[in-house]
Amino acid sequence: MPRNKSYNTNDVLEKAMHVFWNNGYEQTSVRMLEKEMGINQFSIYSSFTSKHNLFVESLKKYREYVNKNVYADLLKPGARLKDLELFLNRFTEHKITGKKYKGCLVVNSTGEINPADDEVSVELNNYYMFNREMLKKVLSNSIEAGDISPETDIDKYSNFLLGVMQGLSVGAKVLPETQIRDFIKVSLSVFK
Amino acid sequence: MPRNKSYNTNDVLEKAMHVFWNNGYEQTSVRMLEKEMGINQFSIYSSFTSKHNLFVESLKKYREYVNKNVYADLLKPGARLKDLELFLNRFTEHKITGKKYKGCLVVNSTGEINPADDEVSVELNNYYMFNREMLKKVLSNSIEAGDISPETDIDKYSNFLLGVMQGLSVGAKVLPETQIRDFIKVSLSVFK
DNA sequence: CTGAATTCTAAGCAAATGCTTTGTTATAAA
DNA sequence: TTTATAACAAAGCATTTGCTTAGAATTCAG
Repeated sequence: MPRNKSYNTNDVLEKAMHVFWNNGYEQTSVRMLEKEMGINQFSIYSSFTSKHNLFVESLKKYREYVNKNVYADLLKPGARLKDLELFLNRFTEHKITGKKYKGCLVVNSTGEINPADDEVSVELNNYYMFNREMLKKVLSNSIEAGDISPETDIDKYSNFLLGVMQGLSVGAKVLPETQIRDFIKVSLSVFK
Repeated sequence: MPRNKSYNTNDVLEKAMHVFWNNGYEQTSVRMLEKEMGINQFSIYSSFTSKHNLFVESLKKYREYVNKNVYADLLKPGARLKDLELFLNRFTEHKITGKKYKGCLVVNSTGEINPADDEVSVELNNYYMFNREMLKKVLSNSIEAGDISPETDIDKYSNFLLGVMQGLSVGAKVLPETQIRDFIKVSLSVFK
């Protein structure tokens, strides 16, 4: 008998994610969310309980979003080192297009959020673990394809690459293109 | 004829810096600053104009602070690669002592602050530039000492190391010790 | 001691914050 | 058509925000 929702929960969640991505958690007010999600505060709270919970859900959504729109090539079944190189170099793309790189929502949040916030911390960790698994797959594919030595310690080097990606997420926001390119070049040279 | 200040501007600024470091910019309220700095809002505003300006001053103070308390060994005249290794491994210290690593104020702020905030952005850049110069010095010292090849491209490798430090500042907040150690090990292996 | 200068305390300001309540409107099973 | 149900819009809530003002307290040259 109830009235129907006039919005799709998944759609408005994705919109919320973008607001958090653009402004950070604290800088994002419920009024801003209201505006961008296109629904009013009552609906936000009845669907997502609290601003904090909406943020946690946004982090989950972010993982889904980047897997589809950013990591797609790297998640393809046979992705190898050359795909990783292409991917890393995309961290410099905005320098050419002139757009400002807003960084990775998860890395930004790692900087902003109180480490005692367990709900958020878990989600940040999930994201990094997922990235690490992706990198491990790329490395094992690269071994299989003969790109790198079969003796390569996949665990060790995936941890290295995860660190490189975290560094890039910070660096790409503030450093000039040449410095980022150097960072990528030297990082990948460990496989030669 | 005027009344004397009952506080030292430099002292209270350092206290403010720690509040920002512990809580981030947005999470820090003027009431918290009032409490920790030990002076009231009137004095804060008459000495530092605004919360935003106090933050910018805190970033400058932070550079001074870490040079003295964190980078000291790396800034010593003859600092070499082995000093850098010791320094990087300190990113894992808190994992042993059990304390939570609160990260680097500048890296945290790079994640939190709106990139359009020019005053802050300039200060973040100053910090990274200074770090880069420090790393260049370490590399040239290492060449001189015969630790690494005299053909080492100092610019290129200092950019790499800066990226590594940015990655560590993020990673050390959330990743387990082994992963951080792997990141450091592989990073330094580029010099072998 | 006097008095101009500058500090201090503490109260106060409008605006913004996260969240809730109220009353109306749409829905679809009975 | 009726009616229980849930979604809606909009106003309202207490609290907190960054910042200011008003008045008392302290200083030291004259």
